[in-house]
Amino acid sequence: MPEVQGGENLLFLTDEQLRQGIEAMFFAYRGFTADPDRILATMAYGRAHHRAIHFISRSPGTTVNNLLNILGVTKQSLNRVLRTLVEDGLVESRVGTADKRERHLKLTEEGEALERKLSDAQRARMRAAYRAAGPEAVSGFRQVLEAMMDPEMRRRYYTIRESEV
Amino acid sequence: MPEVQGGENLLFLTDEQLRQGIEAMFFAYRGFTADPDRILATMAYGRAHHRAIHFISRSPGTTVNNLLNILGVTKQSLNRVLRTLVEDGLVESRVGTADKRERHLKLTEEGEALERKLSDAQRARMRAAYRAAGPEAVSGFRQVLEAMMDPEMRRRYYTIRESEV
DNA sequence: CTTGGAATGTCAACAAAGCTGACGTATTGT
DNA sequence: ACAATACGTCAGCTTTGTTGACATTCCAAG
Repeated sequence: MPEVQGGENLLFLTDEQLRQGIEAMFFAYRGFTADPDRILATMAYGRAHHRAIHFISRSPGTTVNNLLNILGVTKQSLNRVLRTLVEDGLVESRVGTADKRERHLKLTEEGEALERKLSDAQRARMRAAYRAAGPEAVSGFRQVLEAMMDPEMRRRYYTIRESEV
Repeated sequence: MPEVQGGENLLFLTDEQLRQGIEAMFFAYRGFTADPDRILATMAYGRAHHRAIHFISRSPGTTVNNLLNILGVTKQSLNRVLRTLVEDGLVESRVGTADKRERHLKLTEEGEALERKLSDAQRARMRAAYRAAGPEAVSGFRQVLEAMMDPEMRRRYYTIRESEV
């Protein structure tokens, strides 16, 4: 664990340092979403569709409720997005077998194609940033991001990761 | 604590690693905005107001055009936000002396009070994350974020930083 | 077997915050 | 004199979020 005390640490957590971190998050998030946004703008979709597609791709067969918890929006808001995706044949909603109230969501071929297109763009930027910063920086990047999450979200984040092995 | 594999560059940039980075950004940004959002929800303001207040506080006397470039929105969108802030007495818009076409923006006492309230909350979270992750992680965090920005935004980011010394 | 609650979907209405396009007014610079 | 710049504003549209109300379907407990 990091030495919290030391001469350099007097400067370390100044408001100015924190403010720079805040602005870095703001500008970086803009870059982070810029490429998918450009692609989405050419069709009738937005960032909300991207998020839904991403997490369905990540956990095929996930339920609507699970998705709601991950995305943190209302079911009405998600439903509007999901409906268009289902109508457009990008997402398949299948009634659950064990619990028929649940709908299990997965991407169709077409949906996976779009997912690939979007995440290729986003991964390319992430890859470039990782390469430019180097492995150690990436480790730090991840540590700070994880520490910044709400506890519930951190739990979900780890849960998704574990289920992916 | 997740080992983000250090030496092995074969595993280092797998799509899975990148995907985890993408999701970390998503969840972390939610945490990043959560506290100010909660405060703003109690009044008639939103995230857009927060951003305007932040950057006006950061660069008192800045012009509308400058703010537009930083925020990356249309003047109509910014104007709507700015108008309410001026009407509510949080922001002062003063005609430029050198160039009378320009409006120079700064926070009033009341505006600064709100800015402090919002940024205190956001800084507290950032400080906690920084402390939990440690100085080296913070350095990496910043490096990756800077590498992720669009070049124009990176330039602005540095510009703001320099002007603040 | 009935009934309460959970999971899902849907309708309606609304708000925040972005966008385009068009237009007007000062002001500045050429 | 004239074009360009900075700003504001009106009007209308889109995306994505919100509440609230209500129906349906189904599981599970009494």
